[in-house]
Amino acid sequence: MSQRRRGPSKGDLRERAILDTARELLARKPLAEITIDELAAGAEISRSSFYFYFDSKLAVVVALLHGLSGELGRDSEPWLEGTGPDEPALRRSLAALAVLWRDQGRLIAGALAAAPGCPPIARWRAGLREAHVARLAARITRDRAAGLAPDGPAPRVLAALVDDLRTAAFAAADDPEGLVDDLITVELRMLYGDLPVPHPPG
Amino acid sequence: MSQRRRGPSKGDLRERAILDTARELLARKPLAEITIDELAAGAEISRSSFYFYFDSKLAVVVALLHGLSGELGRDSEPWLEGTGPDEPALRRSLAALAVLWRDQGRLIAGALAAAPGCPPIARWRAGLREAHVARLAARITRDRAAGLAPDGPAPRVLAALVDDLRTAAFAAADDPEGLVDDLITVELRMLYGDLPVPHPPG
DNA sequence: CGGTTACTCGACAGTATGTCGAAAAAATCG
DNA sequence: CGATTTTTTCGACATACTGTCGAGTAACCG
Repeated sequence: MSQRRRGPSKGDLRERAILDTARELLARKPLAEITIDELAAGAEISRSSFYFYFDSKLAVVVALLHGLSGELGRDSEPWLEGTGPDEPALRRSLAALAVLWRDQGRLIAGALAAAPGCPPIARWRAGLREAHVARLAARITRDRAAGLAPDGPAPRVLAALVDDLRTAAFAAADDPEGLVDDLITVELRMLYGDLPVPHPPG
Repeated sequence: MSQRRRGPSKGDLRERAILDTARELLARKPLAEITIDELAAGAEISRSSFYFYFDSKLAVVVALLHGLSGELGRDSEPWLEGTGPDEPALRRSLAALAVLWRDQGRLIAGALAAAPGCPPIARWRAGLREAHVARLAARITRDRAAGLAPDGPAPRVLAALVDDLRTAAFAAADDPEGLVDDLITVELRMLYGDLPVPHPPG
């Protein structure tokens, strides 16, 4: 456990500075190439002082991820709670996700890479995934019952595949936002089969 | 560069022993948790002797991957060179891939995780991906020209999404072979839209 | 057998991580 | 203000892993 307790004070600024430095560095290089020295230097404290605020480099990552959890789910409500091939809702959901990947891609990618071997990160990832999969699976069940979607893989499995596809596609893309249109098409096909393609002509 | 030159001899056994040890360890734990000490111990040489055979831990991984490259592409010819929703061909392709992931999942996953930050591995991954994407994209173009597949994302983009999905799905699955049927359904939908589902009833 | 090549290892140097306890700085209180 | 307690800082240390070097031994080949 970190030794830090409570109360708003100078140390809070340092903690912030460390987090900010981490975000900054992550924008430029992968997590594995960032050392604690650099994080400490960025916050203008000595390396050993760093340990007063965080237990390890991964603890910083976990803190950053925590701040991200909220944003990651938001903007998906209308899509996940809706019914049928509601393309605009799906677009809003994917567009928001794309922005997040554009801005914090290295953080998320670094976290995913470190997940095996770092239980807290693995839990974070599992939690997010489960949240998405559960709701999407429910949506699939709903749609099938209403005759809106064709039969196919078990809802949870199909939902997991959609989740996997999103993560992999965004992680591999250098321009996440440019992928949104195509992801919409593909996800709708995965769920509903062939449908009028939302692609702009040309 | 490694200092080893040529000629079949005792050293060859050691090199093999190192590779075997690596495979063994990878079956039990992730790459990041394997040290050169362990690899050397497994081959019954001192740690410094290890460096006579390989330049680093990742060099061992690269060697293992090299042996894998052949298998990874094979069994996909009929599917990739074919036309239209040829489900049996796709099944053979995916089934072979699933076996590979079952047996060497940790190796592949470890390699993918290490890819950013290890150019040789990144090149290996990029090469495999490109090989698959190029051929699948050509197939998509063919099918669309023949009126067998609906329009949609650019062939290369769609092909890349299929590739991403496979990798992510197999990487996340604890039973890759159990995923084959569902992947078939989903990939066919991605490419062709809704079609008779190859799922066994029940 | 002598000489070249293949192989081995211990000693060393570098880098990163994480711990400890002593001290400085800041907040708190009488 | 001064005393005390809590917060914050840091240098010294211990550890783990990596990679290099040069000297030494074993294997092979004429």
